[in-house]
Amino acid sequence: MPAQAKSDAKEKFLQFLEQKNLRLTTQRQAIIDTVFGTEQHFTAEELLDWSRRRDPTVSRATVYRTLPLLTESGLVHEMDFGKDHKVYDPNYAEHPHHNHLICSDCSKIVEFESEKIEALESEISRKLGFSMKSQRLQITGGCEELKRLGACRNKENSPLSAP
Amino acid sequence: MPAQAKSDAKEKFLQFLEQKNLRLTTQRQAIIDTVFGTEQHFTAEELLDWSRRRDPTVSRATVYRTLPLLTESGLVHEMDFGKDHKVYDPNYAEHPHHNHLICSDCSKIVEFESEKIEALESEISRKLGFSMKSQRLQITGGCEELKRLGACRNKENSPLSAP
DNA sequence: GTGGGTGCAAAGTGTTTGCAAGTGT
DNA sequence: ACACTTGCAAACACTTTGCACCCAC
Repeated sequence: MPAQAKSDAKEKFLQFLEQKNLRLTTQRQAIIDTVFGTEQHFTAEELLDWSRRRDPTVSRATVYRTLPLLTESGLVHEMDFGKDHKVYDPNYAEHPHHNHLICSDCSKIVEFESEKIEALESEISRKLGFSMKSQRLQITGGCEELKRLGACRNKENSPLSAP
Repeated sequence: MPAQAKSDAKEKFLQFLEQKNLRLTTQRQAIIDTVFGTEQHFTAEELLDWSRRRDPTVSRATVYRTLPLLTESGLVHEMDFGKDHKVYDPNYAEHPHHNHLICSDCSKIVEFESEKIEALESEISRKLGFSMKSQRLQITGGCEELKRLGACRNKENSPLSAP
């Protein structure tokens, strides 16, 4: 749990804001502190909930207006698992090439990196005439708990443990 | 262009319908003929357009009600490229493990398969306690045309060439 | 002081669904 | 005939946006 890396990320985002002449409002403070204070993946709605605990005046609109800034800065990664909502990943700055394993039962997400896979991806891209810019790899499967118990406990995957 | 495989897929889908006691209406005919008559990826809206050329009575609701049947049958693959709409891939039956290369400029999609990558995916899943069920790999990059000309011609990627 | 920022609620967008009428088997 | 199907339009879920007021710099 590299707390240092997290505060670095926050620092970088503050610089990003400054460089774009954007202001650090109290609402953005709350949102930023929330984002860079967790390692969990989150949805827009969850970010709203959590941010409101720090500052109840944060509105849904502001969350939705801040999210693009976060992704644009390159510090947060937007993901789409085919569900109805997007999921955001605050660990992007530290591991910009990571992939995801998702449990088909409880939606648990595990991150991993693989240089071997990345090398193959790059090679294949080249062969097909593409210059690779980015990649997304998601593997769906049964997690260890599902195999062992036949079902996952926190099936409804509600990240109530707010940061 | 394995026309044989395509009509096989259509045949399989008809069996799928029968086995589930679902009827072959004229609207479904038009939709099915469209889906199994192209190798292009398509959106729900495009499928509606194309199907209506075969049978103008096809409604949006019917397309949206048929799409889940197609994916459930395993013959069509639903994909989510993070855009606002889902994309459907009718080549799934023939190449169930294929991945996608997408041009960041013109959205051109190229399919590819790699046993090596798949083996690595399976190995990593196992190491992390998962039993792999499925995977999605999307690589984004610049296509050959973009590199050569600096821009892609059919940038707006409108598949007007209806099947 | 002023230009960016905010909350609210209305508008958008892609997809789903209730209902009454229609149709394949 | 009887279920399954359909078209229509209203409903949905998530996200975006217009507007008038507000506040960080």
